[in-house]
Amino acid sequence: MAARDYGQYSGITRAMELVGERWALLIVRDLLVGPRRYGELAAGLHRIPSNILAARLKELQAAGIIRRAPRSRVILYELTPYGRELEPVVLALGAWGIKAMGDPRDEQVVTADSMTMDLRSAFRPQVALELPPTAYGARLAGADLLIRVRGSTLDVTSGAGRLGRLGPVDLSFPPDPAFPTDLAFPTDLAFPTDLVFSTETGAGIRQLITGELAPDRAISAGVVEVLHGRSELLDRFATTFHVAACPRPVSCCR
Amino acid sequence: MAARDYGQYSGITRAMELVGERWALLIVRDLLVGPRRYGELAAGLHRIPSNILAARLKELQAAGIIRRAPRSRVILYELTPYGRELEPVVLALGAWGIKAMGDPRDEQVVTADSMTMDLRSAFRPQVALELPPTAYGARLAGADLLIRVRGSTLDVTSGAGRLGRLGPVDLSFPPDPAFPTDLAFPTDLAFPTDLVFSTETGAGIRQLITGELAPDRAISAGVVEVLHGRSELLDRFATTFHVAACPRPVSCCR
DNA sequence: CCGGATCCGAATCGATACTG
DNA sequence: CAGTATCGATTCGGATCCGG
Repeated sequence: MAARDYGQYSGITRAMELVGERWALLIVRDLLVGPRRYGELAAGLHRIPSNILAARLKELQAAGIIRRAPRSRVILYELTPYGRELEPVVLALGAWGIKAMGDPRDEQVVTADSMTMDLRSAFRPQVALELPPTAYGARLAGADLLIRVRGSTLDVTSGAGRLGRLGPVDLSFPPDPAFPTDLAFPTDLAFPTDLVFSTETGAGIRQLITGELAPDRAISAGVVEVLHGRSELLDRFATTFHVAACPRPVSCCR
Repeated sequence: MAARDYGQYSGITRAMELVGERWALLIVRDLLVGPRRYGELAAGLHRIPSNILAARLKELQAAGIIRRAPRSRVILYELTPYGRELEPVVLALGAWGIKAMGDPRDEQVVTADSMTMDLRSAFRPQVALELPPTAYGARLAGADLLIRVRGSTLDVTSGAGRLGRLGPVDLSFPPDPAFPTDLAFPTDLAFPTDLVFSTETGAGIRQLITGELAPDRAISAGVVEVLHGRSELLDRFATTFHVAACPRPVSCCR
């Protein structure tokens, strides 16, 4: 009976024993975007101590949640099938937490992986199903994302800062169910995006998703800047990605 | 920047800051069953230190997740609307964790609240919708539950150990959407249950729910004992409450 | 450099005793 | 019954160090 067991025979208790420790679910979150190297995880979770990251990786491996990717030249960590089944947990946490994010503080950073999972949390497949396929480019507080919605499927890939030079609309998707995850952006190619927008602070994207700020007001207030494409498409974005705002803002917070 | 912040502006990160500390989500789990007193929470989470319970209750209040129930003679804690929105998180954790529960160890206890939430985690509304209304009485490792399924709705109430004397089938439900939660069992009344069964260790209910053990085999092996009603109804139970078994059992575990 | 391992002060947790 | 207070045991955070 290790001290960190809860002494209960219950599913939720067991889950907390396996992934309830500090940083564990954030590691899982980033690995839900794709396999990652030790250094990539450390960079994305920039405040994690190195020894804690090493310890968590070991524990998650022992629990059968992650593994070192086989036949890979470098050391890559990836989720096992059982680890991937944590996706509903992470998405539910994201959808709940978005409402309590408040405004970003100075020391808070935005990473491509965390923003990717936040978008997945807020994605509404049944709403997207009624809308035409759309590709967005988004520069969110420095993290560049290419967001493709078609039918009820969503694909988000990191733009790695190359979203500056963006070409015209040409909407040509790769063949159907095989959205390659995490594909590298072709550096010099024009991206077939319908809409490219940016938000300076990260608060803008939250306000869009929670409905705190209507798209047209966000644009006129300068919170969201449209770099390319018809700005009406921002309505479609806010409809596709949406969680109800927190009834009364969470008071907590230092 | 408190030490326990993660330094990221992200929904999942924010959720972990609010409910990621030890014991917090287990308190939320028990409060999802119904309002509870300090002592009831301490009893249900029997290994929680008293100072930690007090600290968590304060933090969860400050975060707007729980509150002291107003106009109640005794001190009751209950979830706020925002706290109740954690239900998908807790259910997803439960559905995932059930698969990794393994067999119970000696020091592990089963509580009515934890088992209630495990059953909610495994409940399949769309499956239940196709089945006739059914009331089960279950004695699971000492925790007695009255489980009522009608249409896509589930109601679980604690039997508080009084499930011993049980009457015949008479299936008369209270009027529709107002399943009173947590109602006291009438001590001397016969319960209108279609099936009453018991499992000695708690492993039995897990094996039923994950499909590790088919209902008829569970009965013939003595893992599940049918106390009342047609034993074929155990099939219906296992169909109504089901999570896929863990592909390969989690190796972890001391 | 990348992928960790080691060391140590600070914060948190666990067990128990105590109080209004 | 609903918490505080105290104190030793763990864990975490920050920094440095090491082997390939």
